[in-house]
Amino acid sequence: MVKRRISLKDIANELGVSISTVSRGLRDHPDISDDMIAKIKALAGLRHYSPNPMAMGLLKQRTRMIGVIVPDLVTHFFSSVISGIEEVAKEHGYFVIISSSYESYQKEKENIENLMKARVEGFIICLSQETTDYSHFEQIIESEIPLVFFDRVCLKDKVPTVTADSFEAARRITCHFFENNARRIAYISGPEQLSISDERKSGYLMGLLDCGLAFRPEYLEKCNLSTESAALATKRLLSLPNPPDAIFGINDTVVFAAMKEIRKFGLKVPKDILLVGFTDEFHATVVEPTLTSVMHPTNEMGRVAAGLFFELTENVGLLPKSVELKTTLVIRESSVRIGEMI
Amino acid sequence: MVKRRISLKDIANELGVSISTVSRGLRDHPDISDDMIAKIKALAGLRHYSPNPMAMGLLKQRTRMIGVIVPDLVTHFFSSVISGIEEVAKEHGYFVIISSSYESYQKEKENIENLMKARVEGFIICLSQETTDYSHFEQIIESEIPLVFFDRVCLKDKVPTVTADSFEAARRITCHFFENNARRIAYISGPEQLSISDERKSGYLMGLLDCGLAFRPEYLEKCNLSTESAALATKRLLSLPNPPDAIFGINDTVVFAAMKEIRKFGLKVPKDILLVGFTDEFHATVVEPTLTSVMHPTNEMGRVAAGLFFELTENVGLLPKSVELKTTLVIRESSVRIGEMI
DNA sequence: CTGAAAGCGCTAACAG
DNA sequence: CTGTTAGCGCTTTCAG
Repeated sequence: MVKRRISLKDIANELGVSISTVSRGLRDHPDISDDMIAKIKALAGLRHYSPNPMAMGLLKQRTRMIGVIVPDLVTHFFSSVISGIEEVAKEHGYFVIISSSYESYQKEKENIENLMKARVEGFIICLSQETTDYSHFEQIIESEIPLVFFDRVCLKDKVPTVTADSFEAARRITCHFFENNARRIAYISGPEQLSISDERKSGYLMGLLDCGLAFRPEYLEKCNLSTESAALATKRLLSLPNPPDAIFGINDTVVFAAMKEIRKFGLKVPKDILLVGFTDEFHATVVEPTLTSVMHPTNEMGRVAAGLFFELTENVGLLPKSVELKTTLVIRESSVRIGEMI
Repeated sequence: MVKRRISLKDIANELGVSISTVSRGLRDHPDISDDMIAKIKALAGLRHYSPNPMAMGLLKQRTRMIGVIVPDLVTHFFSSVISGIEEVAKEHGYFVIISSSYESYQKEKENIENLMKARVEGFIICLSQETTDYSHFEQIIESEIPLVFFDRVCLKDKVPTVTADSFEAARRITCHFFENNARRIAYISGPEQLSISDERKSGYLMGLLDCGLAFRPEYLEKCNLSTESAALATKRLLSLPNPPDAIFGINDTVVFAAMKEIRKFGLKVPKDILLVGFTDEFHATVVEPTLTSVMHPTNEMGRVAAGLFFELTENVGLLPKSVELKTTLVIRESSVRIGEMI
């Protein structure tokens, strides 16, 4: 068992003064004499006193804990956002409790309940791909508990959000394809309830428009973000009578899966098909050919989310603020056609 | 601000009974009459009562929190281990607080201090690559706070550990190379203070011995686990007068970096050089050629670590137990030489 | 069967 | 300048 840690009482007894004197002394209360303060601090240091956070929490009704819920932990994107959140949380003396929804609505709901029971002071959440019902979020809001969404968002009129400029990024990709002489541009999207799915689709459509290309519904594929489902989507695209000559996906994982599938079809990137990813994982530079991808400021996204969170805790009833972060299209081998053609 | 949650007192007042009656009723105390219990539970459910963990914590001196410290968050290996830890923790009604040491000894020490102040009930830790001084761990042990190490370990006589069978895996890789007609086998290791570095090196040496190959010091390279440092190590290997015809690295990240470097040298894997990774990330199947790698039971490693942790909390002063998990060599394209040669 | 009181560690009035 | 008291939410004797 854990040894009982040193308490104010221990110090007070040893010094022959009262608990409140020690409490005050430790916090430089003006009422306490300088040498008393010195004596108290010396002993506290010696005994490695540190205040019991549960006693403080009980008193102040604050846990200094933020609940973070992400669809999964093992994706670079999410771990990197979490790093950003933790950095800012630490600066504010907060701890972060991370839960994974495993892309499940049910788990997301359970996680929220558990974290509420643990009395986290608020939430930073990225929606699971299954989530279409928002009542569990409404409940957080009604309880007046701070809540911030990042990347995949909803209820934007009530909840501050941090997102990437998905629309613009998708538009840019589409145009980039066009400039590299692709004319049959396909997009593998995610579940339609996801905000990012939708925005990237709109950007794709806008890009087609900008380039004077017609939208062909058969080039708009969908998957559930799993490797298998992405592979199937790719297979459907490649099996079309007139298959695409350029594909981009809602994220890098999807595109890596597409890459494998393209290879299985005996096609070459970028010779036969151009390919662009989304979220720019480290591995984009490792695959052959290296993958053009939309670089997300992931750490920044976490930092901003945490920033919004603390704004919320400090200013009750603040109007929800939406921050959109700029992304960069990092052009590598997979999307550049050398020997031109039309 | 967060609304005050419902407390026992609220329920007691509303029911016109005392707090202790409610407390007992909620826990089916035999002294309380059945209809009182029913009434109490009904109201508690209606009001969404849940006990205040800080009050409980203060009373019982338990936080139900485990501090987990990993060298970084964004590596698939660590996120996956963490997932395993969280699963088991949740089963026991515990939360996990994750901190990253960013491979820094200083940060590791600070994290421990902060988590001790937060009164975590114990620690599950993977050492930073810088750590050579173990006094901060000794302090945990002296405070009689449960501690478990995983993957990179130390103080094995005092602390339970979970590791992979690094020695055997490295030996197997070396032999696998030999069977594929490699004779100049190189190993890119990590910092020597890391237990895994050392064990993999020993396995490598044993493998050479098994295959009747002489150890050549110039084929034993070292890096600090960063991409840059791994690239440099590879460059040194490839620049040798008699460069290796097979390389394996302490982890996949290192090997991915090596792969890029090999490509820069205009060499082909596996034609010119065989390559094998360690820890089998998802991306091993995405790179071209696909990467042979040692598959670690990462989730399992987390689960076992958490299991050991709870054994420790439940049995004071248990003898430290070491669990070694089996790995599997997953053979893919990067290590198989088709057209044989000698 | 139920209530009152003490105490976990701490702060903040309120008294001296 | 310092001590006493009450109370944060809960469990646990000890008394009825």
